[in-house]
Amino acid sequence: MNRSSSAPGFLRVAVFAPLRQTFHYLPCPTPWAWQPGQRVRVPFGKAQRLGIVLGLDPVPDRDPAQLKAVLEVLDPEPLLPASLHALLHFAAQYYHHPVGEIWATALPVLLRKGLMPFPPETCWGLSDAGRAQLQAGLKRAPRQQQALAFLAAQAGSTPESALPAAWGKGWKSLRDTCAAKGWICAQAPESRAPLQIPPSPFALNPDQTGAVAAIQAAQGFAPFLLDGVTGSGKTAVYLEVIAPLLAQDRQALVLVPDISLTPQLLQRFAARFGASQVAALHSGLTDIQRLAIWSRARRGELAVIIGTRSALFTPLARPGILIIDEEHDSSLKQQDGFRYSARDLAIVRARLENVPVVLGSATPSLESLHNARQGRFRHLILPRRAGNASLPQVGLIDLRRQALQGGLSQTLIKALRETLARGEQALLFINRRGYAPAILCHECGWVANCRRCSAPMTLHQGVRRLRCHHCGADHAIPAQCGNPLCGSPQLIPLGQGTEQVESVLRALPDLEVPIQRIDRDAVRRKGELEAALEEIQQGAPRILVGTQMLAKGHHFPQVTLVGIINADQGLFSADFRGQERLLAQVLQVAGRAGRAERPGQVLIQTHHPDHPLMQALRALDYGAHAEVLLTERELTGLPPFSALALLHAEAQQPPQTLEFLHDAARCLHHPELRAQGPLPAPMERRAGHYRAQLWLHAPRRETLAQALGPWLQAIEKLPSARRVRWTLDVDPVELL
DNA sequence: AGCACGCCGACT
DNA sequence: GTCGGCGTGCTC
Repeated sequence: MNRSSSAPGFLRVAVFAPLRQTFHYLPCPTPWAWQPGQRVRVPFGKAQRLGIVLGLDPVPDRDPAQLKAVLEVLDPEPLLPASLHALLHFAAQYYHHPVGEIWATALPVLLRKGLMPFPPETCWGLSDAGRAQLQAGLKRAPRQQQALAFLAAQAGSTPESALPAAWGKGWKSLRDTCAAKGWICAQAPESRAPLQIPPSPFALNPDQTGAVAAIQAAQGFAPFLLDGVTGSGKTAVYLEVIAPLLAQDRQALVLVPDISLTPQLLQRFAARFGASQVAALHSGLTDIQRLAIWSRARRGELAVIIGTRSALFTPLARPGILIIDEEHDSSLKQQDGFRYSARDLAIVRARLENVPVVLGSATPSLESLHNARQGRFRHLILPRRAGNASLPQVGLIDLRRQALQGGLSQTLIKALRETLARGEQALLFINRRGYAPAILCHECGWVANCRRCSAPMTLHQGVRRLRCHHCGADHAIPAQCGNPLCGSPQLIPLGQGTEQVESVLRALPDLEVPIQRIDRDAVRRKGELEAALEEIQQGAPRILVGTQMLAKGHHFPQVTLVGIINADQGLFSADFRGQERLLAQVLQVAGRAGRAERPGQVLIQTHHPDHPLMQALRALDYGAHAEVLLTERELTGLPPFSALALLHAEAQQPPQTLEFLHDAARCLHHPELRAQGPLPAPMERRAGHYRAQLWLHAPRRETLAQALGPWLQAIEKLPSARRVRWTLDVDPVELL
């Protein structure tokens, strides 16, 4: 049907630009059956941009004579299924972010930038003969050798449009030669045959079996909170829930917070379902590889897709289930640009796809616990560790009036020695990298602060530098106090970081085991973390000193002692989520202890052993303290008992942010919305910019989402808005 | 976000 | 007399 000649309407396009509006274009020059979800190249101001056709409107919002025409249509069909159109539409409304940018972030980079025509196009892969030939080597034909090696490295089907760049001139004849010899084959976009999955090789315990049965019984959309202590075997539950779906040719999408734990998870899925059925979208992939996985998922050729936050937008031909592992983790919330929560959007997507969604965690977010209590989520509990592993013993070390050695108490050092003497491994957790979080003048108390941030600089002893962890500033260590009236040369480190703990341990007599530091400084390059983890798996006695990095999801069977060096940070945090975060973090680290046969021990150093949170940690009781925190939130009217959004502003001068936020507060007229502030941001100055924010409270998330729209329109017109950089964060998790 | 236009200071 | 500062406005 030639729809352009009969002028059925005007194309509504979401241009890839940070603008909260759509634009109309004439549907020339191609006669086309226009469908929402196709990419188009359009004239935009002086330049050209890509955008997405959102729909066809009979009447444009301005004089049709002023409209420009679409320059090019890039795709023969919509890129995403209708469910994802609806999801992105919802996200635009809920987060009040420009639709064009939302689409841009949802698409693989190569499609976002228009560097790749959209599949279905021919994809090439190695045949068995090609693999054999590559093994044997092609000494007389180096180009063919290189060509085969490239496809092998791409692992999977490589779109033909990637070949010119990879193979260079004459790629066509190279392709035809290799194809003629049967070394490479064009992979037909066919659906895979339903898989026959062997029964589970591991016996599940009754808790796990119950959880699997509950999830499998779900018909269509059903949200579950899988609340299982560390080591309770949540992954095994995921595997068994997915297995029968694959036999029905359906697909599973698994989101994890951090790339560092994808390899381990990928291995387990690949071992269960076959490597060719499972793909992980991790940071080590090239853009071409990502696009290949995306296309294969879209065509239904992959059974399981594992990925981080952005993988939520992977199209699935036949979705069967969505799984969000470590659902409490804040990295599921994007912290810049389009600030979405992959966990919250996953629930929306599951509803749109009409499939079950499982949120798994040992330390569920208060939001999810609340949803479970309200009956919105089905609460599945795994209270015991799987296999023979038992939960670790937890002890609190009262630091008050104790002599400390670089932050370590004698009790902890003694336990460390005993652990190593038994031939076991120990893990010390301290969530600060560097040697010390500040340096201080011993004479007058002056602290070396960052010039551009309201924060002290961190001492890095190894490289002998002072660094700001907020803006990246890097200076030599001053020789003397910066106070002009003092100038004393006596500058002393204040507090502890991983580097200091490492050096204190090295200085201990008769402690002849390797000490391995794991933080962003120690394992800077790609693969270094994996290499370190590999070595740890070997099992020889050693001490691991590390930050967050060490805590997430890793399995260290030989670690029997976990020491938390300073649990008090966050106890009296200004952030209302401080306690929830501290509780989750310490319990996640504690969960690394004794995951195999040998029992584990956790020692927590604190100056506040009587604090209820410390008592909860000692009892390893997340649930009870989470209830306490929930009650507090209810009394204070904070999320999840209300909805929160944050208007954040940054400018060169403090008055500019305040003027803007005051103006913004004045524009607010909604009866159910309450503005609080302007308040200085937790870090008042960062990278030379002054920062302040306005908090917006509403009784319900729906009210908030709905009221924010007109308010933002008013804000965008404010003259003061132009003098600041402002962002809106709906459901903020980090308060910036 | 880009990219124009536009009106005021220190320079060849 | 111009080069260029960034305030203001627009992008179908």
